[in-house]
Amino acid sequence: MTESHEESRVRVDLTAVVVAVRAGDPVVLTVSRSADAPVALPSGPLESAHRTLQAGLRNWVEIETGFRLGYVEQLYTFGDPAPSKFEHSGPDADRALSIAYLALVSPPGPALPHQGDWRSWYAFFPWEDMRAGEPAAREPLLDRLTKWAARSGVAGDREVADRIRLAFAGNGAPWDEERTLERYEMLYEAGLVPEAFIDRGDASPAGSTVPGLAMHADHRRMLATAISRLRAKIKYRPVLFELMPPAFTLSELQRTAEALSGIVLHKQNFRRLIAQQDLVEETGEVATDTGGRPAKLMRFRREATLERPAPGVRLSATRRAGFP
Amino acid sequence: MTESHEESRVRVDLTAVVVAVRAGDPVVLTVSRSADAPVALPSGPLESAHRTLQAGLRNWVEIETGFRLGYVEQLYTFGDPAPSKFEHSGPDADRALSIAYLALVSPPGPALPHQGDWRSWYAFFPWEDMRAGEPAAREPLLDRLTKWAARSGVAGDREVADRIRLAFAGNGAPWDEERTLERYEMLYEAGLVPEAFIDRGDASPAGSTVPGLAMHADHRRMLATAISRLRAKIKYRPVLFELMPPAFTLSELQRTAEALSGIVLHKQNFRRLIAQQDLVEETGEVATDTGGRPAKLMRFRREATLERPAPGVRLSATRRAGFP
DNA sequence: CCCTTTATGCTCAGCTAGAGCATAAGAGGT
DNA sequence: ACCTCTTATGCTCTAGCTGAGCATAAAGGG
Repeated sequence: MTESHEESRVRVDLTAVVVAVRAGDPVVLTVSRSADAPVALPSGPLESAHRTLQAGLRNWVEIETGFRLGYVEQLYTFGDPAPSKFEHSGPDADRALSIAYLALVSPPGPALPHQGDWRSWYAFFPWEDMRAGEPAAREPLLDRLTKWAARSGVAGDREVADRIRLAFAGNGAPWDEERTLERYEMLYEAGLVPEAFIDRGDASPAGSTVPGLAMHADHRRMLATAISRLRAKIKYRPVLFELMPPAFTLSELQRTAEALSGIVLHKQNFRRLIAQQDLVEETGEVATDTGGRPAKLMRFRREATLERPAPGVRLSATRRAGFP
Repeated sequence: MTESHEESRVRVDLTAVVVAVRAGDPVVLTVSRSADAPVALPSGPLESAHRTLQAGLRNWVEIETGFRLGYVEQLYTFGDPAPSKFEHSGPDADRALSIAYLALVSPPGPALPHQGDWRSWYAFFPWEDMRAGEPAAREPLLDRLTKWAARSGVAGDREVADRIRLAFAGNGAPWDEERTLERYEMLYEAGLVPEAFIDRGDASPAGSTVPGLAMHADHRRMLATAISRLRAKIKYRPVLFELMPPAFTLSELQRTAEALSGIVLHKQNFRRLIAQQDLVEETGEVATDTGGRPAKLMRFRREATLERPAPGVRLSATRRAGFP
């Protein structure tokens, strides 16, 4: 076959979505390359000195933020060149792949990181936080998306409308917190996020986009990918504990689960699930700063991983009135 | 920071795990580059002419096998250089990334593909097929792994032994069909597959490896990744139907699920699940070549995807005697 | 001692999953 | 036509899990 006639060597970027939960808020580590540019995720090019991809990633995060990562997993490789960004300089003259990783760390102390900021991920996706009930952001989104679908008059627009309804819980459909990526991609496609205009080379028409901070390049898409993955994963793997300090109360554990999933959980049932699965054990001490009855402190039983097949933290939401 | 001083441009390979189910066997599309080399998965380098990664992948598969892909999803990006393979030519002088994709196609007609062979994936992973009960391959594997763990005397060998027991269903642990990748990686680490020796540059000591065909480079690892992903995914997304012809019987659907998961399912419960979820509808016709009572032909209701959140095909295994 | 707040225990009904019995409807042999 | 074998299809039963909510315990602050 016609091997290696147009074969290209490409630059590879390693990008990290570093997640922690701090005071009940899911936060992501960001850096600012320049004063008024949108924030970015820590990242850097793969270098020949990097033994493995993960090693390269850890290295860059440490350089850019001074932070040492623990749990790391690969998320996705993004490689489609921004369509017209470099149009003038030949067909994707500067194609680059980005390999995105998800990293989880326990609550960062105030000292670290040396550089970079922790920001609530809901600053970038306000509509993803359903913990206080309907976020103000959601309803308008559904509206604008629906209008877009109607206006664009795509073939199969009935199906597009259905997808929107399903993704954004319109018209009585249940909210599926795992569809974060799908929702972001719909907004992108509909041209409702600034990134869509930037990628097309247009200026962003004022007021046309929806609330939520933009990020550098396709970093917000990566964050959305990370959220989707994490929200799914806590249900079947005990990754939640990577985000906890060594000792914690069940309420803190629940608040962490709620922070990530963006929904409110039924307290008693949550405890029952945790207890049933032997995922934690009492340390013997209690936390007295609860504001009410003191809570027993727990620690993660790492051995649990070796006993049952796939322990995770299934989430049973609390339904709230007026939200069928 | 020290940007781009050692930054390297790398070659990127696109590799496809193309899966179909034919006559109750899960098959994967393979190519043979040379006569006596291990078979490989269709793949080729990313070229600058490729608009997107997926487009490049489709292109290569078509060139190498004449096959046009339908459903495609990204699996994983493998990038760690084989440790000592190129040691003589400097630190990873020829580093290459491979982006692996999973593709699903309906049963291939006899005409296609022009080149390449469909092979049962259990030829590469004999221990993964539990449909006929305990595969002969499994027990010896457990033995040799356990011995390896004891011999290697790793720190925490107790935990290693537990992991092995859990992954390979030793000592009464339940078989988890989704852990295909984990199992392969254990075998690799224990040096029980030829690939481990090849990567180290050693000759493979005769008779030291376990049954199961090897593949080119790290392609068997990619196949294992695909199997794991697919076995997990059929449970929560209706991907099973990507592998079915337009009309099929429920038994055929079940046989496909069994082929992929490698376990036997409870017939009546399987039908109940499918029926409950409205995933299929009758075409009105019947298949008479069943060998018994004719079966109603069904078709996939694509709309089902738009009605419920995440329809999939949960699998309820049939337990067999003597296998607690 | 009362009130507020959070932690923890426990109950109950509906639903789901795992198993297995029973019947239906073809084909092929006698 | 009848019997037998084979696969398809219907239905039942039970244990366990899930979603909800009531009730009690244990602190701190008036």
